[in-house]
Amino acid sequence: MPKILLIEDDETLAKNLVRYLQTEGYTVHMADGQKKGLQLFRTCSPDCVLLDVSLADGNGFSVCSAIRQSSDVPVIFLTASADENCTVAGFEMGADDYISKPFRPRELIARIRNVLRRHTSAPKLLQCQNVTIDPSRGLVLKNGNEVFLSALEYRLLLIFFTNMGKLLTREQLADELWTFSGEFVGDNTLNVYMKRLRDKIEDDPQNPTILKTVRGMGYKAVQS
Amino acid sequence: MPKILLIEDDETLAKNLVRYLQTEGYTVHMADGQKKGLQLFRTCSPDCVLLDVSLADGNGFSVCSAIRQSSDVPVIFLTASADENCTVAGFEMGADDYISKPFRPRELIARIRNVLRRHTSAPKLLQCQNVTIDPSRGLVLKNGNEVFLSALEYRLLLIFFTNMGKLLTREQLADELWTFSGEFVGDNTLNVYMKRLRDKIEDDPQNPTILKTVRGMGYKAVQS
DNA sequence: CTTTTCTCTTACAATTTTGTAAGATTCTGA
DNA sequence: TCAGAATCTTACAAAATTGTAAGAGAAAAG
Repeated sequence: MPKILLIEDDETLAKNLVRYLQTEGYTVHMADGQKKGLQLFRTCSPDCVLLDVSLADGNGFSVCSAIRQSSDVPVIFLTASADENCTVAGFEMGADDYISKPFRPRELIARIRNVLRRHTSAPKLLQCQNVTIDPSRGLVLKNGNEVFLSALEYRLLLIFFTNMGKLLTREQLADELWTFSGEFVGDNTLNVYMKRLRDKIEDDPQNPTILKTVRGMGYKAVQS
Repeated sequence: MPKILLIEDDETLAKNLVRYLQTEGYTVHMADGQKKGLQLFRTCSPDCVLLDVSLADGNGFSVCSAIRQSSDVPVIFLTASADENCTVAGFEMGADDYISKPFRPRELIARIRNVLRRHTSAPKLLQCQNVTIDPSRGLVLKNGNEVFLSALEYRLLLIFFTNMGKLLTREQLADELWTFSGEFVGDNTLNVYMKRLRDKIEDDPQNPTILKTVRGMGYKAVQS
């Protein structure tokens, strides 16, 4: 149940919106002005803010920039004017979207879902077949069980999983692994690491399904 | 210079847009239909796609979903109709934004900048004082120079940096580091790891400024 | 089929990591 | 001040990682 903070001083519109958003399954908090809005923002920590540009006690831009001081919660501007300058100023203030009144409720919902989807970008997992990297914990899982990789093996796998499907030359891989530390390693070293990695993550290391060799070129990770 | 792919079959509009976008500093590639558009998409690998919903040889939604098969490049729909169903369908197709004709060029630019900003969302770095973790590369830097951490040290630091400022008890830390692998480690082991980590990342390990001890409780990372 | 080239595999020493133990140090409360 | 508790530091062996070399195996070219 995402929480939404609505800051709007048009009472009729506000009430209608609240009702509509609630039927869509959102929890809605409401404020009718700048001061109350910021107060409520701090206490209810919403997942998304709907913000009227023209408030009785000041314009919405200052509210947005105040919010941006402490948070990157998605903000959608609501405005009566289709004035393009508002749009531009809103985006430059760090708004995530902008919708002009009058708008259809369904469009608002779509825009809310859109910014939430982008923002709630799940703690990204990198996945390929039955192997998963959780970069936020520095873990590698195979069929849900932890696989112990050394620092270099982990970095090597990370390169493949962040370049899924792309051909990576030996040179590129070696550069990424060793040039930062200024070391020079032998020509065969990468082969050995590929073997070690395959031994740890492939079901049948002799017939790798994840880390494929591209003869004469390099390697690539394939989804299936 | 971001590259933009414009897929639009209204020749007049297209030409105007191209000129305008170029004056704004963008490199623009243009296609007047579905087939050409997808072809060009593959060859020019744009940073953003502007996509007319109604094309002569099919609607824009199928183009968008074809693009989404292989890429998460931002897509902005252009449409003549202010029909809300289009908006909704577009977002559900994975569009990033939506703009109705007629629109002001400046608004389009603002929306392009907006999606590019979101999309080019810098590979998130975790930072504390002069120490940085780059999770997307599995690297730790101190004053911009690589610090070589073992797998466990890296994971330990990651826990602190993703829980900046929060107190973490010994138990929490040990759980996160060792329970996944089902091992039991001695009471003092965490102390030793804390020392090793401090030796590698603190300027003065005896007087840590990043990884602070909270006596009787645990440890926490502090911003300054 | 043979040769050549590229990749894989194995084995090996040097180094690093890992976990423990034992003692030193610091902090807190009586 | 002193005792007890918590934390830090050092030192140590077992285990794992790291990079190399040498040879085996596979694929492409002649």
